[in-house]
Amino acid sequence: MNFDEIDRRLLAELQDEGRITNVELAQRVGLTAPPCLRRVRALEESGAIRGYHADLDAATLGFTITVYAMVSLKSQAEDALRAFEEHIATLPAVRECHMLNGEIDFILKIVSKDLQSFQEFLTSRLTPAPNVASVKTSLVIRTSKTEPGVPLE
Amino acid sequence: MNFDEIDRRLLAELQDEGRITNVELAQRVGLTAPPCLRRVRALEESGAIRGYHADLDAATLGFTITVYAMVSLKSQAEDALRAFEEHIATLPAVRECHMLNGEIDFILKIVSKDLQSFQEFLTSRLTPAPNVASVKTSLVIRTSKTEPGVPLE
DNA sequence: GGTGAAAGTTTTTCTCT
DNA sequence: AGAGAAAAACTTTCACC
Repeated sequence: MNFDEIDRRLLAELQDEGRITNVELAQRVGLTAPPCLRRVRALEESGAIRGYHADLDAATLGFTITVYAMVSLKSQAEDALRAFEEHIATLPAVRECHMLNGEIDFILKIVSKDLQSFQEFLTSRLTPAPNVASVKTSLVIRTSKTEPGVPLE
Repeated sequence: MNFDEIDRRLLAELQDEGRITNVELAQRVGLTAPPCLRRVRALEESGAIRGYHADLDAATLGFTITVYAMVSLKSQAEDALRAFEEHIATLPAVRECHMLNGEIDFILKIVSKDLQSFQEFLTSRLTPAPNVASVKTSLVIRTSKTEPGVPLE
């Protein structure tokens, strides 16, 4: 997998505007449609492009609560870490799960309709997860920046 | 803005597969193409759909480091908060900036090519940001879950 | 708000350089 | 690898229910 300058620009454009047409994309990078499409397909097959997603406005859809949860486990054995991740995988409210270095083992991004349903989720789904030692939650007051993925510009 | 069951399914499909064709989308929700397209346009205009983005694989593109930074400011006055956010807005390495309740004021998601460039970024761009009292960073070891946006399923 | 058909683009394939 | 032309598919509009 070897990316040249054109590939980088294709990725930057697609990250910014995922539904751009192939002809418009080709124009922007100075190609014609066919080679442009071939490059994009190659980027998809190589795994550089994992997929495309609509970016939805959570608040408009009634999801008013975003919370970051810092979770520490009782054991950091690989089995315990995996068991926790597998439990998390079953919870739609958890949108992201990252394992961290240091004292905190995981950071989770949780999206919920309201504070009440979040608190119910916290006590009935997250705190009882396998091996959990402690969960510290911080409510997102406002988000000033959310850029997709990778700083290509 | 009033969403019915079909709108919800359209949003779920587009969140999952942002480049699905309109005819395929229409089939999946049990519509024909024209009303399906009209609904999607309405969802876009209403702001429920903010945009579409390619989901890129950071590692494949050479961005091997993801870090969460917990930032506390010296002042929580609105002016100070804004000044910090405006500084952050100029930094491409910072992909997300969320204001939190509690002792930590902001959580940032930072993406970098390697540890060295991250550390340079930290000392030259983030620690000197306006009003910063403390920055605690945690390196992401691995990510087991990243679902886009909102738990619609 | 939904349908069916028609017009205009776009995607995709093919062939050539 | 990229370009031009042609075929297939999709998007978009229109008239109608």
